[in-house]
Amino acid sequence: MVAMDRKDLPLFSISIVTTLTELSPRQIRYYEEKELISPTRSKGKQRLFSFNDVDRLLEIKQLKDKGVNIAGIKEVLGMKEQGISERVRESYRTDLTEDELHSLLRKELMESGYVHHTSINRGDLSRFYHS
DNA sequence: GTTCTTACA
DNA sequence: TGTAAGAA
Repeated sequence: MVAMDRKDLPLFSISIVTTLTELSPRQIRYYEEKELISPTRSKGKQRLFSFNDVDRLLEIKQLKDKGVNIAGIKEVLGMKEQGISERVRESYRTDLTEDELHSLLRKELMESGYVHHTSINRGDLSRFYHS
Protein backbone atom coordinates (compact mmCIF):
# COMPACT_ATOMS: atom_id res chain seq x y z
CA MET A 1 0.00 0.00 0.00
CA VAL A 2 2.21 2.76 -1.26
CA ALA A 3 -0.18 5.38 -2.50
CA MET A 4 -3.83 4.50 -2.85
CA ASP A 5 -4.74 8.11 -3.31
CA ARG A 6 -3.36 10.45 -5.90
CA LYS A 7 -3.06 12.98 -3.16
CA ASP A 8 -0.42 10.84 -1.50
CA LEU A 9 1.90 10.84 -4.47
CA PRO A 10 5.17 12.60 -3.62
CA LEU A 11 5.50 15.18 -6.34
CA PHE A 12 6.68 18.56 -5.11
CA SER A 13 10.07 19.88 -4.14
CA ILE A 14 10.28 22.23 -1.20
CA SER A 15 10.62 25.21 -3.52
CA ILE A 16 7.33 24.35 -5.20
CA VAL A 17 5.61 23.95 -1.86
CA THR A 18 7.07 27.27 -0.82
CA THR A 19 5.33 29.08 -3.66
CA LEU A 20 2.16 27.00 -3.23
CA THR A 21 1.79 27.75 0.46
CA GLU A 22 3.78 30.96 0.80
CA LEU A 23 5.49 29.46 3.82
CA SER A 24 9.26 29.68 4.17
CA PRO A 25 11.43 26.59 3.75
CA ARG A 26 12.40 27.06 7.40
CA GLN A 27 8.78 26.85 8.51
CA ILE A 28 8.04 23.87 6.33
CA ARG A 29 11.00 21.95 7.72
CA TYR A 30 10.06 23.00 11.22
CA TYR A 31 6.53 21.64 10.82
CA GLU A 32 7.95 18.37 9.61
CA GLU A 33 10.16 18.27 12.67
CA LYS A 34 7.04 18.73 14.78
CA GLU A 35 5.41 15.86 12.88
CA LEU A 36 2.65 17.99 11.41
CA ILE A 37 3.55 16.67 7.97
CA SER A 38 5.55 13.67 6.71
CA PRO A 39 6.94 14.26 3.25
CA THR A 40 8.86 11.36 1.72
CA ARG A 41 12.48 11.64 0.65
CA SER A 42 14.08 11.23 -2.73
CA LYS A 43 17.33 9.33 -3.05
CA GLY A 44 19.32 12.44 -2.39
CA LYS A 45 17.38 12.87 0.86
CA GLN A 46 15.45 15.74 -0.60
CA ARG A 47 11.88 16.17 0.55
CA LEU A 48 9.04 15.31 -1.81
CA PHE A 49 5.60 16.64 -0.83
CA SER A 50 2.19 15.30 -1.85
CA PHE A 51 -1.09 17.12 -2.34
CA ASN A 52 -2.06 16.01 1.13
CA ASP A 53 1.08 17.56 2.53
CA VAL A 54 0.28 20.83 0.79
CA ASP A 55 -3.29 20.66 2.07
CA ARG A 56 -2.08 20.23 5.61
CA LEU A 57 0.48 22.98 5.24
CA LEU A 58 -2.20 25.42 4.12
CA GLU A 59 -4.35 24.47 7.11
CA ILE A 60 -1.38 24.82 9.41
CA LYS A 61 -0.77 28.27 7.99
CA GLN A 62 -4.35 29.32 8.69
CA LEU A 63 -4.30 28.03 12.26
CA LYS A 64 -0.94 29.64 12.87
CA ASP A 65 -2.31 33.00 11.74
CA LYS A 66 -5.16 32.48 14.18
CA GLY A 67 -2.68 32.18 17.00
CA VAL A 68 -2.94 28.42 17.48
CA ASN A 69 0.27 26.78 18.71
CA ILE A 70 1.80 23.50 17.55
CA ALA A 71 -0.13 21.43 20.09
CA GLY A 72 -3.40 23.00 19.04
CA ILE A 73 -2.65 22.52 15.36
CA LYS A 74 -1.93 18.86 16.02
CA GLU A 75 -5.31 18.54 17.72
CA VAL A 76 -7.17 20.06 14.79
CA LEU A 77 -5.23 18.08 12.20
CA GLY A 78 -5.93 14.93 14.17
CA MET A 79 -9.63 15.71 14.17
CA LYS A 80 -9.58 16.26 10.43
CA GLU A 81 -8.24 12.76 9.94
CA GLN A 82 -11.23 11.36 11.79
CA GLY A 83 -13.52 12.51 9.06
CA ILE A 84 -14.09 15.55 6.87
CA SER A 85 -14.56 15.55 3.15
CA GLU A 86 -12.18 17.28 0.85
CA ARG A 87 -12.06 18.21 -2.80
CA VAL A 88 -9.44 19.69 -5.04
CA ARG A 89 -9.88 17.17 -7.83
CA GLU A 90 -9.70 19.77 -10.56
CA SER A 91 -6.13 20.44 -9.55
CA TYR A 92 -5.12 17.22 -11.24
CA ARG A 93 -5.79 18.56 -14.69
CA THR A 94 -2.50 18.73 -16.50
CA ASP A 95 -3.52 21.40 -18.97
CA LEU A 96 -2.99 24.18 -16.46
CA THR A 97 -0.12 26.61 -16.31
CA GLU A 98 1.79 26.61 -13.07
CA ASP A 99 0.29 29.92 -11.98
CA GLU A 100 -3.26 28.73 -12.74
CA LEU A 101 -2.67 25.57 -10.75
CA HIS A 102 -1.28 27.56 -7.85
CA SER A 103 -4.17 29.97 -7.59
CA LEU A 104 -6.75 27.24 -8.21
CA LEU A 105 -5.32 25.00 -5.55
CA ARG A 106 -5.17 27.80 -3.03
CA LYS A 107 -8.66 29.07 -3.88
CA GLU A 108 -10.27 25.65 -3.58
CA LEU A 109 -8.66 25.00 -0.25
CA MET A 110 -9.47 28.45 1.12
CA GLU A 111 -13.16 28.05 0.34
CA SER A 112 -13.40 24.59 1.89
CA GLY A 113 -14.33 25.94 5.29
CA TYR A 114 -11.61 23.91 6.92
CA VAL A 115 -11.27 25.78 10.18
CA HIS A 116 -14.58 27.45 10.89
CA HIS A 117 -17.42 26.49 13.21
CA THR A 118 -15.39 23.51 14.37
CA SER A 119 -15.72 24.98 17.85
CA ILE A 120 -12.00 25.44 18.17
CA ASN A 121 -12.31 28.90 19.63
CA ARG A 122 -14.93 27.90 22.14
CA GLY A 123 -13.11 27.89 25.41
CA ASP A 124 -12.03 24.32 26.02
CA LEU A 125 -9.30 24.64 23.44
CA SER A 126 -8.07 28.00 24.63
CA ARG A 127 -5.07 26.31 26.21
CA PHE A 128 -3.76 25.72 22.71
CA TYR A 129 -3.51 29.39 21.97
CA HIS A 130 -0.51 31.58 22.46
CA SER A 131 -0.76 34.48 24.85
C1' DG B 1 21.73 25.66 -8.81
C1' DT B 2 18.82 23.55 -5.11
C1' DT B 3 18.19 21.35 -0.76
C1' DC B 4 19.94 19.39 3.55
C1' DT B 5 21.54 19.76 8.44
C1' DT B 6 23.13 22.23 12.21
C1' DA B 7 23.59 26.17 14.84
C1' DC B 8 23.22 30.89 16.32
C1' DA B 9 20.72 35.51 16.88
C1' DT C 1 11.77 32.24 12.41
C1' DG C 2 15.64 34.17 9.52
C1' DT C 3 20.08 33.44 8.10
C1' DA C 4 24.75 31.45 7.58
C1' DA C 5 28.09 27.69 6.82
C1' DG C 6 29.50 23.47 4.71
C1' DA C 7 28.15 19.16 2.48
C1' DA C 8 25.49 16.49 -0.93
